[in-house]
Amino acid sequence: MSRPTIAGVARAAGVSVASVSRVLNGLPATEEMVERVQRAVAELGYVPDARARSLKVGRTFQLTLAVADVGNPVYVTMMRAVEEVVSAAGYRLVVTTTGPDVVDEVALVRGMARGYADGLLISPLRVDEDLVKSIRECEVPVVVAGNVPAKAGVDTVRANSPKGMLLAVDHLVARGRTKIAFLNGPADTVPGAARAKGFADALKAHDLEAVATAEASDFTFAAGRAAAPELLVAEVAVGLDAVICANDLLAVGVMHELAAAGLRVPEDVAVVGMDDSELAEQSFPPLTSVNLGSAERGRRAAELLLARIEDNDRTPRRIVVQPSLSIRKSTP
Amino acid sequence: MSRPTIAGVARAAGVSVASVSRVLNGLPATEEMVERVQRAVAELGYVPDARARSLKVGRTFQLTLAVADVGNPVYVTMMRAVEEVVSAAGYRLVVTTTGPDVVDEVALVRGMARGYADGLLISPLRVDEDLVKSIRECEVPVVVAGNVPAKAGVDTVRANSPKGMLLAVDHLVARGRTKIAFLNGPADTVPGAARAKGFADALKAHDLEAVATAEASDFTFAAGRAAAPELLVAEVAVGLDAVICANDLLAVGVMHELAAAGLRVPEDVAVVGMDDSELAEQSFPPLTSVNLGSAERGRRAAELLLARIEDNDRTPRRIVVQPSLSIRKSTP
DNA sequence: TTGTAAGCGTTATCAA
DNA sequence: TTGATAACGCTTACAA
Repeated sequence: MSRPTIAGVARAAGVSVASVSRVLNGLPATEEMVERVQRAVAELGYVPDARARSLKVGRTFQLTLAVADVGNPVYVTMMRAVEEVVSAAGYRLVVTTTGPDVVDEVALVRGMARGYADGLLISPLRVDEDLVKSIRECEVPVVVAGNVPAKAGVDTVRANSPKGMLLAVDHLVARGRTKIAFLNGPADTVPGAARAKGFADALKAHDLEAVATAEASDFTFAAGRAAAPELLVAEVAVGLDAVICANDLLAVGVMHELAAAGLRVPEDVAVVGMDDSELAEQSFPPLTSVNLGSAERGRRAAELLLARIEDNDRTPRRIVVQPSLSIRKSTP
Repeated sequence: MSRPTIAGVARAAGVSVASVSRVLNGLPATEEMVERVQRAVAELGYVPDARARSLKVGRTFQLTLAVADVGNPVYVTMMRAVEEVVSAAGYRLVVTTTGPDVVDEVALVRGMARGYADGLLISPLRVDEDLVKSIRECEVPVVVAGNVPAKAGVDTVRANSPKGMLLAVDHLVARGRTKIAFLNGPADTVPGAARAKGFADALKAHDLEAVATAEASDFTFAAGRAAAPELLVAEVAVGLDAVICANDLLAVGVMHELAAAGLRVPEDVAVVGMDDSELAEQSFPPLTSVNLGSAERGRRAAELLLARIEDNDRTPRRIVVQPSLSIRKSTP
């Protein structure tokens, strides 16, 4: 015996399929009709088919969140926030992972035209013409958590990393650290570019020069460790006393290398991360980290997506979330 | 202008919808037919609707992976392994999160009957009659990464935590640590119960008595920190010299509390975690951890799921993956 | 090789 | 209030 359909329920209840559908959707019906249908539904264990339903009504009540790397704790913060908003609105959230390449991101956006979900929330690491084009042409609403040109004509929620960088530098300087190095992720990524510029500006604001900068091949722990030695030469050369990292994973990687080199955090070298993810509290010493508002970005991005699903004609909004600094033990 | 359908393509190409479908699916057609259809497809930017297609063919080519907590790094290991296998087989993987409650897990399994995916991979924290029943009655193939009664009649891939516990205790004893405490997660969970028993048996095998045991309210970092003080009383009382934790997050939580109490890891107290997740390498000191084979479990579970989709009549397999120990710096 | 048409499981329109 | 029926966009017999 195969899965029961609405027709089977109708037959079992001795009513029409239309009536079954009505009862199921809470439309007016007599007491008795409701009763009969519900009994048949329960008896057969009928569950409506979401594909057929969505084919008809044009909605799936699913939303997709695409993240570049499930291993990056910043995404779990964001995911939790998004989940909360969308499930409260009666949508299922499905998460999918794209990897760091823009081509996969484009393929994902294009693929949304297949009707998998009613909306898409992406946070792309790299952005190119193709991606902008695919977003603009996408059949379903897209919201970008990150920075994408205004001509993409899409709602965005982004962080203010320059301001965040300034917070980090202010803090270090206030604690007497001025020989500051910077470990960035790939500079050809959107966050990488923003943070590089932010760092440069923040140092300039304090009339400081970078003691060293390095670029990790990825925003990962392993890449952070691999790139750290480049920074450490500055330690012997000029007495580096602080390093700011483009995210928490990189910062934790650096702290490991610092320890391996016999340097203490924060006594010898202070370390500041960015994202203020769960990892920042879990690391040892707990990591001072720039909170770029990932939870709030997730929440607001989700709200924008829901709003656009309701009304696709609203003019795109570009929200910027302000950063704050979570001071922990990795800085003096 | 709305989204183009196969009928639109057919009209534009001046052929029948059947021919368009055939060309799109690579079925035999003349050179010219292929040419005309492809031109029309490109011109209109046509993308086939996955819902309609799957309604017809009865397959979605999507697989669902449900995890209890996206913040638990053991799931990222598993997710990566699953993703690799299923995408190689031409399926999309979508991840969804259930939370720790069994009712949500049941709702998820029941909901699969709605046709969201061709198969489901779950790793439930808690298992009850309802869940077993829902799995048995599920319309789509289910594979469980974890332990579920054989009567569920489902493929399972589980870890051997007793053996893993023994590995941990063996290691500690070999390094001269015999005053061992245990921090478990909730004992009413499947992994919690297995690890409690494993720990007890492992100690017995060494003629040892537990110096202290505690139960965290969750398998999380915060719960680990909160529960740690219970263990620390044993330190002052009898000179605790090692603690085994039911997962890496708990272990990291304990290490923080140990540090707060002025105890050094591993000199004063050795710590061993379980799962050997990315967090184990990232933590400081790097955590000695029992590798319960999460990557292999993910891989094999995905393979079982694909196999069952091919042939739903095969008899359910119950695979056990053997553990190993990843020795790092948190043990002497 | 190509076209016609029936259906996949729903919902929505229209009469009754 | 209820029932018959036409879509939704696709695939696939079956005919031509």
